[in-house]
Amino acid sequence: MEDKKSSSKTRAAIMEAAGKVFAEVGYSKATIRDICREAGANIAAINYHFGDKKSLYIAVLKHYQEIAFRAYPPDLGIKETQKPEEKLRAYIRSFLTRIMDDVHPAWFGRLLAREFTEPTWAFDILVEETIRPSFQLLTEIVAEIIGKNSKERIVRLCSMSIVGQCLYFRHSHPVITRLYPGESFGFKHIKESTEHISFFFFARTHRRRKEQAFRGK
Amino acid sequence: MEDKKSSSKTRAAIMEAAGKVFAEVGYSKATIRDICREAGANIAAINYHFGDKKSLYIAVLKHYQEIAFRAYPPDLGIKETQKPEEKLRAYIRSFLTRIMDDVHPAWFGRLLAREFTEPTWAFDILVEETIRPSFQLLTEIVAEIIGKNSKERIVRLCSMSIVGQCLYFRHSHPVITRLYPGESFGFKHIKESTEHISFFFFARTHRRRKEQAFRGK
DNA sequence: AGTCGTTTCAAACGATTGTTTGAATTATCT
DNA sequence: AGATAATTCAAACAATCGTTTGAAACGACT
Repeated sequence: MEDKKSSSKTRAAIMEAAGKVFAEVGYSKATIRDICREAGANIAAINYHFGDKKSLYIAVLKHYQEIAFRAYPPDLGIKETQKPEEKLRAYIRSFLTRIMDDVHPAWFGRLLAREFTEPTWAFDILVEETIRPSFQLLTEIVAEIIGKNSKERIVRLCSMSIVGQCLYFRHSHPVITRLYPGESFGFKHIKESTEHISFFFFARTHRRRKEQAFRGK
Repeated sequence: MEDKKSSSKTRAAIMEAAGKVFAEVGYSKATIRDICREAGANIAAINYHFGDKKSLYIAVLKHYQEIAFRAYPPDLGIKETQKPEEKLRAYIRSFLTRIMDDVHPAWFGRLLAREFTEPTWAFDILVEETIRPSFQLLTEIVAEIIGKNSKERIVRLCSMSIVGQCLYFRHSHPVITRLYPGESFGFKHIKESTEHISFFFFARTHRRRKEQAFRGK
């Protein structure tokens, strides 16, 4: 009675407003009154169109999850014939873009980054439909680079290091702006961040050379 | 009338219970009723001893901040004469221990890690009294390693990479346990994590050799 | 126009939150 | 012991939360 498509105007408006508010303040601190005011809808509209707050959150999650991965697929620009190093670079760039983008498919990046460090009850959905395939691809690329017969645990450690760096480049804003006013590591610096994280992974010798080239640019 | 020492039994009990609850569920989701039940105190005791919930949170933050850094100082085991690589290793180990430890001075690590990725209004206190000096030390060590005349931005990128990895090794629990049931990267694996993050920073050549040694252990 | 199903709305509900109150209890000191 | 201050307690307060209600407004079709 509620969960059907019911492709009304307000339903779409609520989805958009909810995504924005959820991403801004998180699930528990987001109030349906805020969402409805943002959407220009009545408070009861959420119950009518989605059932309750939880179902709304799940609907938002699933919807933007699909959009975000259509816009920035994990294998963005990766050809099977490419060198593993290039694959990793593409993966990192795609991952960073997905979690940094605040406007395009909108806010899903912030939701994803938030669930990554502080999971809600809806985390299982994300794990199975988004995180697992994405992380699986990453471990395969990493294994290609450090050697196919490396211990699984080492592959996972390396993959976690990459994910950790990407996520922190998203979360570091509040820290960085306080520590170094004027500094910024955001959406505009994805290319720089991608190169940096790749350098970290490849080797110091590599890094030295390419960093020079990058600085000269 | 409230903020004084008033070193009563219940005040200490509330501090301990509050630290535990705040670390578990975060500031906003922590209720003073939970805290008081945990401490075996009356609900009004918080207002009496601390004023309000915010002041209690600040008191907890400042108190355990001091204890945690007394237990795990950022320059733990660092001698001025040591090689920069050893300094970095010691820094990482100290940082990881501080944010991983769940029992010793207790829960401050979780609070710190939580504020790092999702700051509250009390974040400024942590930045000035804890994060800034700690991050300053890290950038100095990094600068020593990659070259004193490196660009500041590159030094900061490298430092952020290290912090990001450390924090993610703390936050990854929910993801890892779902992706690979049975796997674990916790307090018991600080040595392994320290070595891993150091490897990431130093060089692949270095890493290859030492990882073999570590695996053989 | 008139009917039926869908959608919107103002209002209220019960639950939970942080905070306050004023009396009761305990501790401290002359 | 008695007076005074400090502390604890049960109870209630006002505000906010997610959710529900029942009637009003709307839209599509005969």
